[in-house]
Amino acid sequence: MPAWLRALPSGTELAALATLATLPDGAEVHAEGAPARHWHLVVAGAVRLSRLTSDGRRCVAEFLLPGDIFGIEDGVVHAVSAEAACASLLARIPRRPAEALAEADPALASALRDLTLARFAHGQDRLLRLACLTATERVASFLVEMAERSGAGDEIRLPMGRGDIGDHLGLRPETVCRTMAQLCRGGAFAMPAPNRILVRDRAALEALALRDRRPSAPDRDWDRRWAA
Amino acid sequence: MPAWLRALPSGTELAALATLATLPDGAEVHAEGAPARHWHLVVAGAVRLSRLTSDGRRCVAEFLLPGDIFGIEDGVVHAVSAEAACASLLARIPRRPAEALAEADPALASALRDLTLARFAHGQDRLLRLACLTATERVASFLVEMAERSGAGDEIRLPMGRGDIGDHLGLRPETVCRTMAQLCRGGAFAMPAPNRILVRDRAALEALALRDRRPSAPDRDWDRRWAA
DNA sequence: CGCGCGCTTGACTAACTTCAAAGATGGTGG
DNA sequence: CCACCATCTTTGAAGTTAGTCAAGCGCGCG
Repeated sequence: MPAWLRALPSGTELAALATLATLPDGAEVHAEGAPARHWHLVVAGAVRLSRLTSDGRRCVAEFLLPGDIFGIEDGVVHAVSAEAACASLLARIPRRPAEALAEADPALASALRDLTLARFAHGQDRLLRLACLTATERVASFLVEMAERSGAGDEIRLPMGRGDIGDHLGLRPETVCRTMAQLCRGGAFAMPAPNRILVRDRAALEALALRDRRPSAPDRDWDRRWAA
Repeated sequence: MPAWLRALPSGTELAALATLATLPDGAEVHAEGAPARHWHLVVAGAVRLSRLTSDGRRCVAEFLLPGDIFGIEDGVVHAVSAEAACASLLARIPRRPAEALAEADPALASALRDLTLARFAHGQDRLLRLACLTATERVASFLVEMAERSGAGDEIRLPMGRGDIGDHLGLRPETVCRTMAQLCRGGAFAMPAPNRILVRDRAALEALALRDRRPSAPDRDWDRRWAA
């Protein structure tokens, strides 16, 4: 059984269904609106999920990194298009047998539900980022997110281009460049190559990437407002 | 059975669980991070779901209008806070019995799943709006959305304040004001009161509110890239 | 009737975009 | 193996958009 499916319950059975493919940079995995006949799993590289406006502006909803599954839809078609953000290796799992497997295995079904839940919460974070944060804060929060997801200590790899990052953060590629150069000059990190970041001052980066506050006080007055 | 639950399967049984409450403008329904013990349904008025950054900036993720259900969580706590955007009437449905009902009634379970799906798709639309659109386009697309949701012909009611709309669109209240005044002057609509819009030129409004393109061409080359 | 709050408008400022051009980088073919 | 070319990144300068600050208006509530 391949390493990249070990994390999932029923990984062995899923692996038996999967086929592999190498995609060149920019290759399309599926278009927006295309029939959703397969799940996909990133084995190596990176995939971007995006949508376009009618006049060609692009919004990258999400980046998928090795270990991430995408293309699991409740509907009949894919809601977003998916392309390789760099040369990548993907596993394709046919939808029907995979769904049958999930129905038979409650643990797998539960894992997939958790995955959807996490993706939804992640979507809320991106909404907050786009609605509230400045360019510097968006870039910093993106880098913190990438650092957490790649989990490689103080090194962050950026498998996608500046344009992709810009479309993800609602900024121009030039603004992404300038902002990163500025953070770099400020000592937050070093940048030996455009796609390699060495974090020097994680605290400074996290301070810029203002996370939301999570008030946890129980709402004591709440019940008084309701009739029995 | 109240009219506002007739649309749902098992509405009668749900209605038996519900209690009603009148909330004044600004009242909190539940806080972010509070235990998710109830579902809620908007009977009249409007509710906003929002999150805060650590320094107090706010992002309104969603507005709920009469007939909308919210507070259905997979997790143990609410992911966002909910407040009345104006004086409102809500129905509160305790979570456990409601979930038991959903388990017993596949039609209800399916309806709730569709609701979650629709909400997710809606989230993608908001992402595109924040990442790609100008202030004018954001306001126009918000008005088109409200027109579709309230479904009252050419009249749109805006039960929320300019600040709420701004926090929803990633704009300042002043910018919302100015943009609406400008659209009004341009003849797109009339505004007899700040919270009443009479659409005059729906085509112009929809043209500004650039929806995404939905390519539907099947991906014929796709299978050639995969090994058997 | 007066007060307060939210809406509206104006003038100015800051932030981001746009346009333009100069380095890097990596892949291809000679 | 190296040189060339296309592409992406980076930087600079000017332009636009939306934000900030401030004041006036209007409505609803007390």
